[in-house]
Amino acid sequence: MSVDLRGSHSLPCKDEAANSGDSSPMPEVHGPEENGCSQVAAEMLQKEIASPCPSSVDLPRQDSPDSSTRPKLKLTGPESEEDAEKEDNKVHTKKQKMRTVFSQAQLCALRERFQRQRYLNLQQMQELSAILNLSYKQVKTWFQNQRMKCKRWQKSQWQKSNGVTQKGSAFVEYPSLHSSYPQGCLNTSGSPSVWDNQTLTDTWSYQTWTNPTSSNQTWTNSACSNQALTSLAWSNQALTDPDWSTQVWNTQSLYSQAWNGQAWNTPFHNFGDDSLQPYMQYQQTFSAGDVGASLAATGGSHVYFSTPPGFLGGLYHNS
DNA sequence: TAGCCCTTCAGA
DNA sequence: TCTGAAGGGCTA
Repeated sequence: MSVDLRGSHSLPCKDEAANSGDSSPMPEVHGPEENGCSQVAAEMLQKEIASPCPSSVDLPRQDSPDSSTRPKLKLTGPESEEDAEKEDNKVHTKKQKMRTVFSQAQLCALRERFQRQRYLNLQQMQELSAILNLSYKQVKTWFQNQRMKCKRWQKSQWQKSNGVTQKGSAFVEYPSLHSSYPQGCLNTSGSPSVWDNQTLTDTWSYQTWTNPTSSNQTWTNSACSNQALTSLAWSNQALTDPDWSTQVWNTQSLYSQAWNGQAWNTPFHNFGDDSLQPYMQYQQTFSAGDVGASLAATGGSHVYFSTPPGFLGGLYHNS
């Protein structure tokens, strides 16, 4: 069975930082093995530390305490002393913002963590920031922005559905992942109501889902994407179980079904109520070596794939 | 002090 | 033009 991995991008940057040894003391449950995203991200981070990515090296380091040393950042300020003088002359002008561009690996780790935990305590944020080579404030800001993003998305969803179908259900707890919110606005129920179509054919299957912006948009969130893998799970399930798409889903069945019978032999996390969200994605383009290395790095015994139905969609190949 | 919310604006 | 990191006011 081949997979159309159009959702996957090439590895964003092998050099880029990542997470997540996640030694969080929080109640959210971590399996002995982190999800693939984290594992790979962890490896990427290790690689980065060992040998920084050229693309990163070329970038100016950010002096701001808020900045990571890793995130790509363009300083908009003066690049030379002359420029500096010119800038001094404009001292009264508005202070320019420096906008950090987080690496894909950092984003991956952040998103993965966000999916499990929308709120981190101080220690967790510090740990995460240390792991990702970001500042505490950056991590905090990112989580806040992320929460707001999810909230806006939920709001838009409610409005679109006239506030009828979703408001009272767990479904809205986290909006489904979609193109604009690829980082953890999850649909915790996986309710089939979100599916527009589950047309499955012998060869190609196309999953669409209610997406506020583009229902057919292929999952594109690079580093973390495992849409194809997830799709395969759905595909197999849907093909063998005609009732699959109509049954009432709860979170447990969601995960079970999603991974039912897959060769990955993946245990399911017993997510706490606060983190019903599944672990996220896996980067398809990682090589076996990457995976193995990341497993070794994290002490994992097997790779974690877990993304629920209703969570991603995409084009995949069943043959 | 953290979170929410709105806003700004850099960068893609 | 759009996204999203970050600034800042407000509240608890």
